[in-house]
Amino acid sequence: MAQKNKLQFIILGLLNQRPLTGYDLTKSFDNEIGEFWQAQHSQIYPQLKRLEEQGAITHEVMVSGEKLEKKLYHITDLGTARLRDWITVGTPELTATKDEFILKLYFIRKSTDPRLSVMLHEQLRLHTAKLTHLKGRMTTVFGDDQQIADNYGHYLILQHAVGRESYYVNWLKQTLKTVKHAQA
Amino acid sequence: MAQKNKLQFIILGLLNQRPLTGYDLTKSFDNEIGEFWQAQHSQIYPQLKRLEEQGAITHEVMVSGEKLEKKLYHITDLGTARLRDWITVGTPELTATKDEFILKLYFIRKSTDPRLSVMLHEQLRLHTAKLTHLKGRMTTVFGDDQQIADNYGHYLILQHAVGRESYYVNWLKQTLKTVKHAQA
DNA sequence: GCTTAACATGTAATTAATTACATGTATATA
DNA sequence: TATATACATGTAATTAATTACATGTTAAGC
Repeated sequence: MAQKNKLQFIILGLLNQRPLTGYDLTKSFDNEIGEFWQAQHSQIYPQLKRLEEQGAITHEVMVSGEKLEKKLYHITDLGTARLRDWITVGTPELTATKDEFILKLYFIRKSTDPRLSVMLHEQLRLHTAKLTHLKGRMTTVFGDDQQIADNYGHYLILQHAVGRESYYVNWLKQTLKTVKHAQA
Repeated sequence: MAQKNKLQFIILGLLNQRPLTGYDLTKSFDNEIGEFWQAQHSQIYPQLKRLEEQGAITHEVMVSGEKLEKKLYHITDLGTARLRDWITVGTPELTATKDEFILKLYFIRKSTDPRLSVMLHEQLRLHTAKLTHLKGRMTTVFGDDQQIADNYGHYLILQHAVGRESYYVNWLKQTLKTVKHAQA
């Protein structure tokens, strides 16, 4: 998708919290931010180079052990300004959700199609697992109130994600009932 | 995004209902399927060429008026088989929703951040409008029961989309209340 | 008869993103 | 001390998708 390069803002946002290496940034997509966005290191390293060329970040070289060099990136004033602008400017385009299962459903014409029940069951399994995972994240990450106070946005979107998955699971259950009735 | 080329299946799915031109296919993204997926004609025409090379579709040339040639595409047996396989094979990867607003929220640290209320209000306006639009689609497209019976999958996903937006709107309202309380 | 909007089909340039290729270091553990 | 895993950083090839470029026809309204 040729979209508006949101990765740059994620990098700026993460570096705004503390200096990180490219490797650290890559790892952060396995955890927190990874629940909401994905990126690989092959995308991150070139982006870091571009951001540094533009003056939004700088780096200092650290040496671990004998000779392993790592680059610790810092955000600059230009970078913090760009991050602030991105958050402030408004988000008037609703990102269309591209859900492959939903797309497949579009081409199912009859409520008696035997594949329908199979597909719904699979999605129910997947979304139930996802919901369990998200609830687990909620309790581990936001177990105490100080965490919520210090990362309020993160708390909100995790809570939003839990609600969204709950809705999805309930919809699947409800639809399965209706479908089974139609097929009986 | 280098993903699994879902456009080919949308084209096959639409051609499975009736023969269409590239222009017709492009237009269909302004309506029905457009609620759930997007594609431009610059993506559609090359894809049609590839599908024909692969033997999944064929075309016949129609002439409108004096000399305007249009290509009416038909699905082949290979195409219907490919479509059937895609629907049948299972959808084990949950597509991660990339919502820019959600992403921005991640970088809001404090519940007292004055931008929070502004951002939530904007999203409430957008998602309320979206919800109204979807409900309108529901009544116009699925006004009578025969439409539901003949396009059950489409009915399901539209109903799912209405529910999803309802949840989003409610979540925004609820969060706004909480945030205003925190900022007071 | 003129003009505009819709019909109709393509290609080119650019950007975003994934997968694969490529290399080397440090640390923990068996 | 060997070995596996995690740390660390890049590039190349490919695919997907958007935006822009490019051209011509038909039908409706004035």
